[in-house]
Amino acid sequence: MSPWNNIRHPKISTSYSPFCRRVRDQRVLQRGIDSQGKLEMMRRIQQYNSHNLPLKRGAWSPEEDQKLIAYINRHGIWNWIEIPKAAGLLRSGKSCRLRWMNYLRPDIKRGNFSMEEVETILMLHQKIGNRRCAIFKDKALDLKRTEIIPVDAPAIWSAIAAKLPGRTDNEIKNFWNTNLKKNYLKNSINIAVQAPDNPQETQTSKVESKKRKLPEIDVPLPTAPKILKSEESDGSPKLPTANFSSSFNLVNDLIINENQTIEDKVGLLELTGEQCFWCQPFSTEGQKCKVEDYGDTPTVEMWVQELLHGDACTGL
DNA sequence: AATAGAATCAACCGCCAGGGA
DNA sequence: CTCCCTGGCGGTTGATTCTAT
Repeated sequence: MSPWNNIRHPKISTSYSPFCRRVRDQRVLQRGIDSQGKLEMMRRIQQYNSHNLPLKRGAWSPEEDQKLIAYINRHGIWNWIEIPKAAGLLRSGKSCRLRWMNYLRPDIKRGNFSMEEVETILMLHQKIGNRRCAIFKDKALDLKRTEIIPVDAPAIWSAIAAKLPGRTDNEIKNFWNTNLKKNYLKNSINIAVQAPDNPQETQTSKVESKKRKLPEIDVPLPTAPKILKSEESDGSPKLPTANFSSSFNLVNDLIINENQTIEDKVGLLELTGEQCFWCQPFSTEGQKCKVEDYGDTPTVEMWVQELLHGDACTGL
């Protein structure tokens, strides 16, 4: 059975947060339907198209890709809900949009992340952080999100992707979650429990990395999608490049020493004459945000404080 | 060679903002 | 002003692939 025939059934989640439940219940009441009816409506929207035909889910086949590419090349993007119908695809508009934006777009760059890209991701993530998300995860909170989150709060991954032409937010997010985050958190923990300037720290981290199969040098890199591999690659296996190896060592270096900000670190790199993110127009005035300024999970107090009094670290 | 566990990443989910009716 | 629809976001899932034993 080919992977794209593996049609999964959508989950109908009933575990909403208090805020979500309020909103949902309010809307359900407004529309005069009971919650079961609402869930059934959602289910049908997810599973069926306007002709009541079941929507296909899971991995895209090459044929589907070709249909979507051909249609968009010919007619452009005008309405994601209508495009799958017009293109003869049994997919939701959302699914088509996701496939196009993250995968089929002609300007998408594939392959290894360069040193500059890793720097950018690290720096912007430190700047923007997971503040938008961290506050959601505070289970003790039962506040309306819109009361806390400012309208112009940056969208983390898309903001980073905007600085990395050809990279998608999804790709960056996956890269962060699979490669950078682990090292970031690991080293944050090391920082908390070990004395600074411990000469063995770096070595210990590296040993542990290998033990736990964390990427150290020959980190597995995002590769071309399975479906397109045969068409796009030259057939040669992709090995981690020396370029990226040095990038990843840089990542570790950037993270490990808690006594320096990332800006300071990258500033040192500039001395080596390498073109880096900091050469690009980007205001870093007064933005010396250390990890410890917020900690790994910024608190509500910090966030509110920032909103009330402004914070140099928000400038994007 | 077989197996288990870890890693990867495309695709999905739930939700929200904004614009138009 | 309200409602509805669409696009877009971040977090999560799970099938597949890789690696170690």
